[in-house]
Amino acid sequence: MHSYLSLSQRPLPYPSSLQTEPDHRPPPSATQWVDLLRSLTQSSSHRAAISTYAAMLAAAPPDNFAFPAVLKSAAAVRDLGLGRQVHAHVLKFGHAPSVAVANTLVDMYGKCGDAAAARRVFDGISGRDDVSWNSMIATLCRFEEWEASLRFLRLMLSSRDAEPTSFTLVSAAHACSHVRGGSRLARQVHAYTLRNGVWGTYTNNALVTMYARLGRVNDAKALFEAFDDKDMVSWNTVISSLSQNDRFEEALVYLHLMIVDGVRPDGVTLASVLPACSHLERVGFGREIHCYALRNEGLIENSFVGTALIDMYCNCKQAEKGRLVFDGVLRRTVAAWNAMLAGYARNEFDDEALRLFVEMVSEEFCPNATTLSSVLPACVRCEAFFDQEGIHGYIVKRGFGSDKYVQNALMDMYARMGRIEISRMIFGRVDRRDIVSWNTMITGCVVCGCHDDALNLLHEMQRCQGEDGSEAFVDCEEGEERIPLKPNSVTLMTVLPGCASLAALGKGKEIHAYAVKQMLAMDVAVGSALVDMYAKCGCLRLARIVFDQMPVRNVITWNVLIMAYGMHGKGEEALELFRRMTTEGGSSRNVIRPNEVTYIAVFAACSHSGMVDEGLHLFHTMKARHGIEPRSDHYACLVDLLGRSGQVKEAYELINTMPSNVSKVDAWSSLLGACRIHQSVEIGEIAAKHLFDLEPNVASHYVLMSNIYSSAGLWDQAMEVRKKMKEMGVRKEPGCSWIEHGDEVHKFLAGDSSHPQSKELHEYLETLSLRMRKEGYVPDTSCVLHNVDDEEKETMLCGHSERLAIAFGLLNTPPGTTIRVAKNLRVCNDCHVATKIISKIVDRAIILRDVRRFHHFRNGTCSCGDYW
DNA sequence: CTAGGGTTAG
Repeated sequence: MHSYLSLSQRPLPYPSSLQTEPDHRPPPSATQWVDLLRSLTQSSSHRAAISTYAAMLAAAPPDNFAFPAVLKSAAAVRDLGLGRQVHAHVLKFGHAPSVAVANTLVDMYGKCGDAAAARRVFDGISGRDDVSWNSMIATLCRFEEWEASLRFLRLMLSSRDAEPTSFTLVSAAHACSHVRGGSRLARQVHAYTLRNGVWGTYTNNALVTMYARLGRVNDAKALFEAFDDKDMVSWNTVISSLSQNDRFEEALVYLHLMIVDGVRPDGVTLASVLPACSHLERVGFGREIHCYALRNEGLIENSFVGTALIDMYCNCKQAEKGRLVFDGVLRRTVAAWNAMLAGYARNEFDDEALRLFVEMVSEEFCPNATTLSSVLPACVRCEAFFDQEGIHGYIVKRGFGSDKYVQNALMDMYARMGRIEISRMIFGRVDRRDIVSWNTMITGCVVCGCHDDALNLLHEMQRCQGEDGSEAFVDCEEGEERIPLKPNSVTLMTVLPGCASLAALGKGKEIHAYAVKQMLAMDVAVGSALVDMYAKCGCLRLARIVFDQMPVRNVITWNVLIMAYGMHGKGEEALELFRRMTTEGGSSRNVIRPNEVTYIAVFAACSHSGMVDEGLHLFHTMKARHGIEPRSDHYACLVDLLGRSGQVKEAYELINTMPSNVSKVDAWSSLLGACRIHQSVEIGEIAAKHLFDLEPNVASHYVLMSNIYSSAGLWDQAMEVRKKMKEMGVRKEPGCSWIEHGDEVHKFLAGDSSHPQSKELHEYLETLSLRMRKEGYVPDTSCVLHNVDDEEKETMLCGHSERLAIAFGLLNTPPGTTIRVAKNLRVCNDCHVATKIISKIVDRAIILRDVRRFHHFRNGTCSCGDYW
């Protein structure tokens, strides 16, 4: 008795598939039975083959010729029960031990998901041949046991049972693209095929895929090009290699070459090339592929094609089209559901996403890690859904807690909830952090306003280059193993807003240099972020230089620059850019259509420069010219524009004309700010009344109203508002200013004395104060809330965070250096006057950025000309 | 009797 024929299970019940009615035509002889069976298996009529086997079983005992065929069919339909039955028959009826039968058993068990059984049968084979080894090695690959598969490959070589064949090489190529040190093994495998002439389309295609998986796209391409017998699979291989390595343009080029070569794309081709259309947002091209799929037999029924189409439409902002495809998909797979869910979530159709998720679960589709990481962002944004920790529990319970995608989604979720500590904890547990793990964590910090943490992470990320598994597979030169993890364009786009926010010009310049060196500066998104960073660090000139040098610009790029000019008080220039954008669109000669944000930028620019008429004109024409319906933030800008220019009453009237479906909160808030500037107590009271009602928890409303009262000398009312604020348990955000010095950003809170130089700073401000008075400075104490004596008020003003930051800059930089300070709130009137005088006394340019705009102080004047 | 190419996510 040969051990491979032993079956470790007790006799199994007859599987249902063997109970089918036998064919009634009389099949006379045993050989005819076998012929019929084999022909059915060969023509992929597996169900029929299985019925035939059942019928045959009733007529005569099966033999070694019948087993391979029925086992192949069992494997094809993944029927493990049937496979085990046949194994039992092999034991019962098999005459002489046949290696071929055993090999087929190994293969069947592998395909039916019982790796242990496959291994048991393999171990029992005496006189193993090449097919035995190949089947076992392929089985291990199927179970993603890459190391084990390579171990068996070595065993095969040393056993001298058989020489590796092209089959062996295919598995070897597969395995070595998934292990550490794969590049070296890959070269060995490649060399082996050349040396031993183990060649053919199968091997070659496998090698192309192997190189692509290792990120060595150029090697993959070269191998493809050098191969003479390209068939459809070869073309599909190279196209998917490019697509999967983010070389989308090239993937489209190769599709074209394939067609020129006379090879007709099949479902696999489409499924490989559609992601390229999706990422490049080439919806026109994607639609052509959709038509091709509809016109050609069988393509649209392919679930891979359907899924890729759903994704393509959704990624091109056409979620409704995606839904139409989804609804037409005949056999919905989990991937199709996921694509639709992710598509909704990406377009922020959160309700639809959640509804679809519920539908998916109720139709008994089992959500996987992809599903959950797609739904999570929708849950976070969706107000109806607030039990986020509950979701986390659900995820852990279902065993998806260690999936990288899920972990990223969770990190993002907690960051958006303000629970950055939890994001950090999850980040700490991520197994092999890749670039996206890092990017997600960095984004989380930026979302939470922890900008310095984001920059620190950027450093940390580069420090752990080459460490353990935190390496990325990238295309590298011959002889190189792998290039370590390094920031990509997403990292830069994430971290640049952090620099912008911190006004960390030095760090921003460093990142700019890195971007240029890594060829990432050409990227529209990176370029736009650089323009924004320079503008927000006060360097409008550099922002403009970067803008002018960008090869491609989009709406966002233009919006950023218009916003930049507006913030720097250059309204005329901003409007000129707006005109240029809509008429010539820069170097591409394509006119760029303004969007909602463009108009926000334009109105803000008008507001900071007092260009009321221009702003009003653009407001009244935006619908007709560009089809943009004014939103609540547009109204808020307009109210700000009118109010700031002193037309408080007109601003109030504008609010009254707003359509009822547009939220008025922001508009009231703008109006209240205008009342603060122009001391309109009555209208201020109206605005405040609405705001206290609509947003009782926002501190700035109370503070503004209180300040309006105190500057009008209405101390009692001011105290009243303050009391009300206290009762509501609302706390004012503390004033905070910061300044970059060397590698650090120094922060100062109002009245704060925790800075190491605090004592020096206060002393310096005092001596400065004496000189300021000689220049005619009179403290304006109206913005000080407390009803205290004047001397104390003045001390409090000196404790304003921007003064501390400016003093720090003056004390720590050489004469003549420009001081750049940023602040989280608006600059108060007194600080504005004071800074002007300081700039004159110390003869320094001081650039002060507040929440809204820049103030360039020089020689006793401000760029805003007191219009602020 | 064993083999190559595909969809979804951050």
